[in-house]
Amino acid sequence: MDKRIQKTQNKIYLGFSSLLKKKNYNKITVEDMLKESNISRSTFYLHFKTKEDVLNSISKNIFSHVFSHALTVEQTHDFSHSDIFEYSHLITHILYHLHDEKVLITAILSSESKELFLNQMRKNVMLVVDKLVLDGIMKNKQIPIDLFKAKLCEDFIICVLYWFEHDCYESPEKIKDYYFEMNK
Amino acid sequence: MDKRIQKTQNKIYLGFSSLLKKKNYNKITVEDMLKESNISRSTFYLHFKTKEDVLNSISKNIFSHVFSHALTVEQTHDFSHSDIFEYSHLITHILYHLHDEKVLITAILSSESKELFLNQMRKNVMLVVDKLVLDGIMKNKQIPIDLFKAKLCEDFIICVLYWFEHDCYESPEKIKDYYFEMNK
DNA sequence: ATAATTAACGAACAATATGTTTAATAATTG
DNA sequence: CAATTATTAAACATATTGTTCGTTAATTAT
Repeated sequence: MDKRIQKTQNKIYLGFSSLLKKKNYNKITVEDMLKESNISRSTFYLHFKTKEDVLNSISKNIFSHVFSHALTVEQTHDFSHSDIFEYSHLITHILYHLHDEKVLITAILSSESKELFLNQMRKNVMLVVDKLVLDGIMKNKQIPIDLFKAKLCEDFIICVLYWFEHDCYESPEKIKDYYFEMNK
Repeated sequence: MDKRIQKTQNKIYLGFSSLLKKKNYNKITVEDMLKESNISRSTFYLHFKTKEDVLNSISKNIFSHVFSHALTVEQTHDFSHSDIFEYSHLITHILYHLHDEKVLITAILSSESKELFLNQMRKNVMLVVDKLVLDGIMKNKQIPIDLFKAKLCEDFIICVLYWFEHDCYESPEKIKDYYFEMNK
């Protein structure tokens, strides 16, 4: 792929990230992004349709890293995924990767753009939750399976939000413990 | 209070509600609202600052009804709030009230404006959750109290979302059961 | 009932933001 | 080196926002 494309998209990502730290998401305009990233208007629209498009792209990037790594490692270890300890490692692994992106994620979570980001997270976490339920690690209570999955997913989100709201003070292992504790 | 104010605000609320059913929240403009509600531009800005302001106002209205009723009834019954059955009634009561607003809430939940609405819900649900925890109805597990509260709150939201996504097919009592089942 | 008050109106306005189009320039690929 | 493709700046029409102002209409209070 043409180097220029990567370069421009990076400039836009970086510019947007630093804008998020100074300015409310809703107040950020395409205009702002152009200045911050030092690219021209026409170039921007060559790559993205809207501001939301940029954030979605950033979020997808983050999660594709986080989850692909996590799931790849699991794959290579060729785990059976049949006991809770393996999932425990998987969850911890994901948390470590999220922590690597602490600065960017913190900026996103402090903005109104939160939801767009969290929706991407939900999609990805749901992949893990599906496995958890399939493998019977988490016991389905007397509630519909979809509701149960949504709950398992949201519990994870809640843990992550709590973690980042407290500046990631606690260790990934501790947060993982909280997560499993919620469903004991 | 001047009748005209109530009348105008009602027109705006109603207009906004029916717009939500036809159009994406993000695509709705103040312009649209003026046409839909048959009020003039200057009048709108006399009452609200932004589109978000309108939705927030609507959400607050819904929840002030829902929760004030629910909490008032509890108050008059002079319950001690010390056992789970009373809370069970309280939760059911709230669900019934939410159901009364089914059409409007469904419209809001199907829009991107969801979060503004859910935030209002969180605030109000948190009042109940605080009591639940204080009274020791829900047992704090080995996790920080704030995290536990956030989880109790979100569990309720998840239940409501599930309920409305399924067109409120199940009874409020059933949803209430799901909620308590989640934390057994 | 009438006068005083206050809300709603509509039209016009500047200011800002969006998204597209151009022709010229610069970087990259093969 | 030639061909291709990305970036640029500037200009543009269009849409949206939020404010202002004089007029009209509804309401409240005397």
